[in-house]
Amino acid sequence: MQSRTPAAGRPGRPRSAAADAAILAATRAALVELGWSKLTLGDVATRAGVAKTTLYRRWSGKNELVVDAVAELFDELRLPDRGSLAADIEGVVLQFAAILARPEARSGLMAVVAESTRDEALRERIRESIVERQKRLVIEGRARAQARGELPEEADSTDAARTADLIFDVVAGAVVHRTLVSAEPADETWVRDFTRVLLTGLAARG
Amino acid sequence: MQSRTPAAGRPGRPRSAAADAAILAATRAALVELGWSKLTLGDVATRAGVAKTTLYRRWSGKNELVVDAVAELFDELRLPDRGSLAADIEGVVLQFAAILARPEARSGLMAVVAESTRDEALRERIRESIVERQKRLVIEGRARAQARGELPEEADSTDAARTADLIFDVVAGAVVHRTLVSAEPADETWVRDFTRVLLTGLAARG
Amino acid sequence: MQSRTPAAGRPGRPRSAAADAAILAATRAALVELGWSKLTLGDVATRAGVAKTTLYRRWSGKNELVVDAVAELFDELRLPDRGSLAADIEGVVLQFAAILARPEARSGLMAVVAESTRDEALRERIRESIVERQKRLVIEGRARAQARGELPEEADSTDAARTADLIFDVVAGAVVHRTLVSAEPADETWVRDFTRVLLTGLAARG
Amino acid sequence: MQSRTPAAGRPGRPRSAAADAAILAATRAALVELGWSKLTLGDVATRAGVAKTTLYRRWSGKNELVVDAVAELFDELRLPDRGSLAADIEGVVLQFAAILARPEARSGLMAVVAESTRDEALRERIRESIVERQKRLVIEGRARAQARGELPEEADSTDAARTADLIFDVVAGAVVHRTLVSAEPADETWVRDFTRVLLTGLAARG
DNA sequence: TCATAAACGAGACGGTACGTCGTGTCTTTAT
DNA sequence: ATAAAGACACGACGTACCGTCTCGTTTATGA
Repeated sequence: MQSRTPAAGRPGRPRSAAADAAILAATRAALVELGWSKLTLGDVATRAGVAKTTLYRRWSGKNELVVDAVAELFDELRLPDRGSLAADIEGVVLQFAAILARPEARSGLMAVVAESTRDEALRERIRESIVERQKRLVIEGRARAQARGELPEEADSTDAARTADLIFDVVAGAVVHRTLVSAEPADETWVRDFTRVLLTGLAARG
Repeated sequence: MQSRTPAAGRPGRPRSAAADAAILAATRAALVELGWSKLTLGDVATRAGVAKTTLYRRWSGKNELVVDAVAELFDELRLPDRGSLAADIEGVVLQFAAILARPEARSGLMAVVAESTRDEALRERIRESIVERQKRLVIEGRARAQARGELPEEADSTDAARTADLIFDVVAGAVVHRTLVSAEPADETWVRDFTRVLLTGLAARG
Repeated sequence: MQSRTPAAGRPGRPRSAAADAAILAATRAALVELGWSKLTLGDVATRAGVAKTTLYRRWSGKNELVVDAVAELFDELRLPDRGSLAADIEGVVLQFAAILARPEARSGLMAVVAESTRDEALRERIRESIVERQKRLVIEGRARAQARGELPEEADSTDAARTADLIFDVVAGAVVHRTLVSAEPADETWVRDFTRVLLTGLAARG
Repeated sequence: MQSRTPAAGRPGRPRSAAADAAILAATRAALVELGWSKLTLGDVATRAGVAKTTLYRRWSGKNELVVDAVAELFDELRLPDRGSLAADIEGVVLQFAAILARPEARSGLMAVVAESTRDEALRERIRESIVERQKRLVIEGRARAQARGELPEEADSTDAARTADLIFDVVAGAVVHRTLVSAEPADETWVRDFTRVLLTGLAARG
């Protein structure tokens, strides 16, 4: 996950592959128990059965570590095939809401976004590891809907990208705001409501 | 802004009113320069020309202080009268985006939201001081649109509230995600695009 | 013991006088148990029931702290009145040897002398706190011997000082070398032997 | 110098003989530049162009390494033949003072003596490598003086040994104290002064 | 006018975490 | 088997903030 290539035929003892996994798992466990602000790298290292230096050799700080630990959570997202575009979207949004309901995601995600407002490299890391990585769902969903004939083919690819970005901002933003700021559950009722507004609005746009 | 009533005819030296303003201003200045995570209360006190004890007598910690310092920023929001619902919304969204472009808001807002995921009292303070306080804009906007005949009167008030909440989550969420996560400007083009989708979707909903 | 004057009508909370004594006592206890090289300032602070910052506020590091802790040990030295110069000297040398037999002195003294070879300020601190402070014994002893008529009055004061320095280097050096390097006890037999050589040599010098 | 015998007809790659010398030289260089307390074994290994493991294979730690590095310095001492006992002693003492004026000796010697107060094996190593090894100078000096008729033959060999020890403690102790603690040069004037006192005292003793 | 009492500045205090460094061991590839 | 390289567990370093405390001082009220 971190940029460093894990060595080739280099001299010296190679980095432990197990340590990486243990550290990320320990980070998520600490997020659940303590939340972002009380999470300490010393504690994470202890939980992972690893020395602090080992942790610092791989990650430059708390923010980078948490981004990687949280990013893995979103890889669980799958685009379900529920037969219609609306149903597919609802399915993904519900999965997304379910992840945001987990404390390791709640605690960590907003914190690193907050930090990223003053750290360009961190913002880029978030974009790569989380945002762009999951934008695939929008792309896949549109392709499937076009195959079904629910959506027309895109004429202009620039325009298609702009629309994908808009959708992503609206969906991710609304769900995050609903669950973290308004602190209301993004349950089936709300998701159906939201999806209808979104799809109708988009349909008229084309 | 903080809960404690500042005394009435009590004996002893009264609390300095100037200190409050100085502290909040110093907090915003520190947010601009340092960001949330590097902001320290000792530094804020120094900037405000105040002892640390004075600060702690009024606020219980960093989070509460930052919520109050940031909340004041959003009180600048005004619902402009641009002649149509769409134009009014665009106006408010642009103002909102402008505030989110300011570093004292960017740094502070997401951080306290992140902290609030593990602190019920803090979440409530955010809701009161920021979210509910600005929801007035949605209410006013709808009332004005109904007066113009652009929207029908609401039959069910529960339903009206639910719609207001949905709108707020979508608008606030989308703008925040666009500016902070995607790190793209919420400029006039994007706002027009977004508003059209939102309004069309909502119209069909009624 | 440390240079800083303990405040005088200054603002702010005054430094705890008890902390100083507790820290020095804890330092000696740690020297006994652990020796100089395994002594850590964190451990000393814990033993003294004090925060590390409190310790660092008063002493700049391990060396300065140990000098002060050890210096107090030598203040116990008293010039006994045993009736003759030789007997007086034997008495002081035996006391000196007894102090050097205590582990808190053995561990600490040589270590700070070693460090002082690369730290001018530390060397000066040792001279002030230990060496010059105990040179009083030589001065007193000579005065008493002159009063008894055992030694003539000094004509040249520069010469007197040079002799005092020589005596001090020979006495302190020989006892230290005997106890720490040769690791043999400086017992009554050895002390009597040594004193006889020293006094005879000095007598012939006059 | 170190206890381990460097292999005979054993299988495998033989130990590099050059490495030993390089390590000891690097140790002395590091003592000059950094002093004992800032000297690190990693740095010594790097200076010697050797891996840390190679160093640890030969010495068990910093103290042992420094003892060996410093011990070599004292092997330069030679008993000069200046015609009289007093002149011979003065010559040796001046040489000894010259070695103690070199930073690699100053830094290292007292430090290992300090450490030896809590490490019996280290004390023994110092005695063997440095103290007993140089006591030859006292023995040789006495023999030469006896040959010249300046000193009588010793009747009791136990007594002779005791006297040699006393001389060694007084000489080594006084010079070390003069140069390291009093931080005054052991120059010709001082050495002549000191030697006269010592010899007169010893003469009367017989 | 003068005592009372709270707020104030200053800064020391006991803690906790930081990120770095040194130690001595271990694991790899190369000789 | 030894060598160079470097990762590893461990533990101390000295610093920075935290939130609390104890001072001397200031500024109001009400007796």
